Amino acid sequence: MPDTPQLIIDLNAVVLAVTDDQPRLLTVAPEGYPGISDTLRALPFGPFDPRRDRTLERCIRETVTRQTGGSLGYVEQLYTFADKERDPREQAGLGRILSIAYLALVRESVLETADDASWANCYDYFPWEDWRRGRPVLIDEIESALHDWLDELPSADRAGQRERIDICFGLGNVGWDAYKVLERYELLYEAQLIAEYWADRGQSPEAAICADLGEPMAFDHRRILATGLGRIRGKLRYRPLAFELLPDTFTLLRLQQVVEALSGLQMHKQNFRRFVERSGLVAGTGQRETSTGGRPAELFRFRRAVLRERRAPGVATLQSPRGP
Amino acid sequence: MPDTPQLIIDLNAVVLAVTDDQPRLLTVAPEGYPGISDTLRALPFGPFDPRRDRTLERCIRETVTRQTGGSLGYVEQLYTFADKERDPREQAGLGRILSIAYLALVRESVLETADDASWANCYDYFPWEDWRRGRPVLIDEIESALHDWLDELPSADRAGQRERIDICFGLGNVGWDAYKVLERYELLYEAQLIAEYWADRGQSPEAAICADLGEPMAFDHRRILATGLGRIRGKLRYRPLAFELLPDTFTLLRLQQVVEALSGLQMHKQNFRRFVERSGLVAGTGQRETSTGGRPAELFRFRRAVLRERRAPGVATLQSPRGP
DNA sequence: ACACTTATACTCATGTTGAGTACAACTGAA
DNA sequence: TTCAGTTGTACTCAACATGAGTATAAGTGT
Repeated sequence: MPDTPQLIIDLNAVVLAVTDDQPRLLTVAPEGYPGISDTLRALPFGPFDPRRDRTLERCIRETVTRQTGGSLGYVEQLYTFADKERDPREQAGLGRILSIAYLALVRESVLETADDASWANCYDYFPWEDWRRGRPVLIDEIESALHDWLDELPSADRAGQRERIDICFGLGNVGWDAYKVLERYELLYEAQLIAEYWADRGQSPEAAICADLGEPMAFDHRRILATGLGRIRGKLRYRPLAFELLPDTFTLLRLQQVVEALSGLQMHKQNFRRFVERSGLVAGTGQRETSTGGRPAELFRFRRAVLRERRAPGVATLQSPRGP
Repeated sequence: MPDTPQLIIDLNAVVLAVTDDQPRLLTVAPEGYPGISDTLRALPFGPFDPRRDRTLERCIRETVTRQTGGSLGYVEQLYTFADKERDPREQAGLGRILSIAYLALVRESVLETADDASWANCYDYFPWEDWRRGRPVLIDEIESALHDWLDELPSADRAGQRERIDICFGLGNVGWDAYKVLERYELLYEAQLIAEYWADRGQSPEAAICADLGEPMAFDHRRILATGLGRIRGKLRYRPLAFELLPDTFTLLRLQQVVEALSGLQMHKQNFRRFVERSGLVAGTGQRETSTGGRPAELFRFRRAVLRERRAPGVATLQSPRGP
């Protein structure tokens, strides 16, 4: 008689799109898991079967297609999570669960979904991450809640954790760093301000404390989403990934909206145009988009043939001249 | 009677250090694997046991300590490899192998090893990656070998693959991009120029073709090393990881040598100093190192308290001013 | 014709980067 | 002890990138 499986390999994906000016996340309803409220949404997920699936990437593509009806464009591996008791399903006796997460980008033109799948706004899960209309007031509430937490700590830890708070949320003389999404989520989780913290312990959240810190997700999927959002924000700095989210031709405003939606930052329109045009990543088509509400905008196309990617500035560019 | 295991979770680590001005890799001798020549070196590796190991990171730390006697400093997850028939051990009937690779950095002061472990020069495995003394002549040989391969391809593929060659190796009007280590290895592998290509197929390499394209490693560990070297080169651009490889105090030349060793690029000494000093990452100690062979150099210390990390330049910095 | 909207071009101060010159402070050999 | 050689450190300068604007173009609807 076979054992119950000791180890389950679970694949899931942070599937992102941008519609209008909002970042969208593909979610499904996790059905039939004990202890998981059925109002929660989850990332598309499914098992990896070593006998059936030749590669992880093909498995995640098929899993998402099966669960949501849509198919993925750009796909990259995100992270492998395996900490014990990380996934609430482990407590339900399902054995150890190792989750391999992927990040996927989908063009806005392919947004049909099936069954229980639906598109949510990313910032429903991380309301403090959207700085496009300036610093969210929510940050002030977070700061004060975190300082309350600080006061409960042993005084030896306080200075370090205080600095961590400042770095994560851009307080004091520290600037906001958009890509620290995971660090912020983990800090809020440790500070017991995230609903999942209480759910993971089988308790109901202290409503007074978790003011409005985003919708919870099933399992540890909000943590995985934070990893994914951080990753795309980081990569956007040096790789032209925004084009994976746009149709064949687009105006520069659409391109800017995609970058803004994902980075959560507002950009200077004229300088964005200068940056994009000088990068050589786009070529004008001569056609115009007339439904802008003002002067018609030129339609551009992504130039896949760009050989010289922008060399990332920074320490790597401090080269010596060649020669003996 | 239990099945033979269907799936093995295998952890391994790219463990890097820098001694003098050379990047070093921790390697072990893989013993008792059928079909693996015992002259080949491997990355430190070992199984992940879901019943025993609470986290992946702890498992890899213990595995490396057990195999090599040394202990790791900075550790980050690199990638999870699971393609079918990727690992030659699968053909030996060991079942499906899923490998989770880590990247680790070790200070030069902790370089003792035990048993069969030893430190190798990274560039023994990738001789074309070291551009510190200018463009390696080997690149010309690689170019011509790749063009021979190109001529064998169906003509429909040639233009695309030719462009890929140019981008990977910085030919034509394309610049050398240090961090594309994996892309270069995979191109050489596909072009049948890498010894592992032949070993994976049970054949002996065509000696005439694989001129001197680095030492082979056991399993697919050279591919994993390529992933790791690419990762550290990429991260060095925007994170102060070099300090993880240095003792408490160091001269700016030592710091520069660490960055150069890993990036494979030579840097301009005066500008490197300016960059580092302005970044605020280091503080002078007032002490001097006298054994430099010339003027004594000041010893610096890494300032862990740097709040404001350098904001990575690029598209993410094109922000709008705040306000309505 | 007009106010309003969005697109696009251009300017300007400031900062960053590549490349170099100049000089300082040690060593060892003549 | 002088001097060539070596390495460390300070400073300069042109070219380019970036943040923040102003100005103008070309549509919309009333």
